[in-house]
Amino acid sequence: MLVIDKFSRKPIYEQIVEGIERDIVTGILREREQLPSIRELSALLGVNPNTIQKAFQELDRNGIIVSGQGRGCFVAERAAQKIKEKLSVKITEIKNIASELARAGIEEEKLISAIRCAYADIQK
Amino acid sequence: MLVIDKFSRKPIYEQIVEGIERDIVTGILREREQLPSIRELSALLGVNPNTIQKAFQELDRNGIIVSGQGRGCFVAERAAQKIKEKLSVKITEIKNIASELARAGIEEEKLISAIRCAYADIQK
DNA sequence: TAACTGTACTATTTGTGTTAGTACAGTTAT
DNA sequence: ATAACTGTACTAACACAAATAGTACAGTTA
Repeated sequence: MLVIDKFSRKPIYEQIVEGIERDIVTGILREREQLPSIRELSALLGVNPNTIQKAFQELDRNGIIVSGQGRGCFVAERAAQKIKEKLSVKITEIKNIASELARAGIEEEKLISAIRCAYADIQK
Repeated sequence: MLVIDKFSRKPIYEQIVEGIERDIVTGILREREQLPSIRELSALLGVNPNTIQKAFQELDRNGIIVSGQGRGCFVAERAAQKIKEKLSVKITEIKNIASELARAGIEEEKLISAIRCAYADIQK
């Protein structure tokens, strides 16, 4: 489940966004399922409610969740697919690091095997 | 040569560190070669001298450069090799992103080809 | 109606990066 | 010895963003 690293360079609200998106993609959270309320999640994670709210706002804005005043927040339909489309930017991220390592003289095969290794770990 | 992006999330001093390390690894800066002075580089990049100093301190602490009061800063011996060793953490970084994408259902081949593409771009 | 939801504010605190300025100490060349 | 350059070590101030704290309001549900 969602874990927050308070010392990461990544802002907490961003970690929450990514954590929830990951839970949706991996099926831990299903479409139409209700999320914990802002206050509830705030207490659970030991984070200020406003920080949770900021994360939920972003998820709502991107159509990943649907939030209704008084009703609660729910995973949107086709949320997983929307997230996957968004993930293509991460591929660019990998490309950038790879370029850096390429310039630094790291062998291409070393990266390839790192990728295969990561996939192998998941597939079990 | 070194270019600074003032709007990056990455701090300027960190960009300088990475930029100099890249120049060392690519051979633009050679071992024992003298770097521009702090004040000189400060004027060149339009950054505060303290910011340059912070970058140089880190490079010095890591044994990438050797700085002597009154003498100047020089690329350390075996600097390129030390940097390469340090770069192995970036491979872990790639692995982490790959795991994330794997869980998200992105095909393994998509990442592999991204890596190959990055290397192809460099090799020209 | 009561108890829950999300929403919308303002104010404050905190941390970090950056800038600014000054002073000091060692090296080098003249 | 002197001048002009080096790096080093401070303190202070500023800017910005993230995070916290607190309050109030509005809609939903049982």
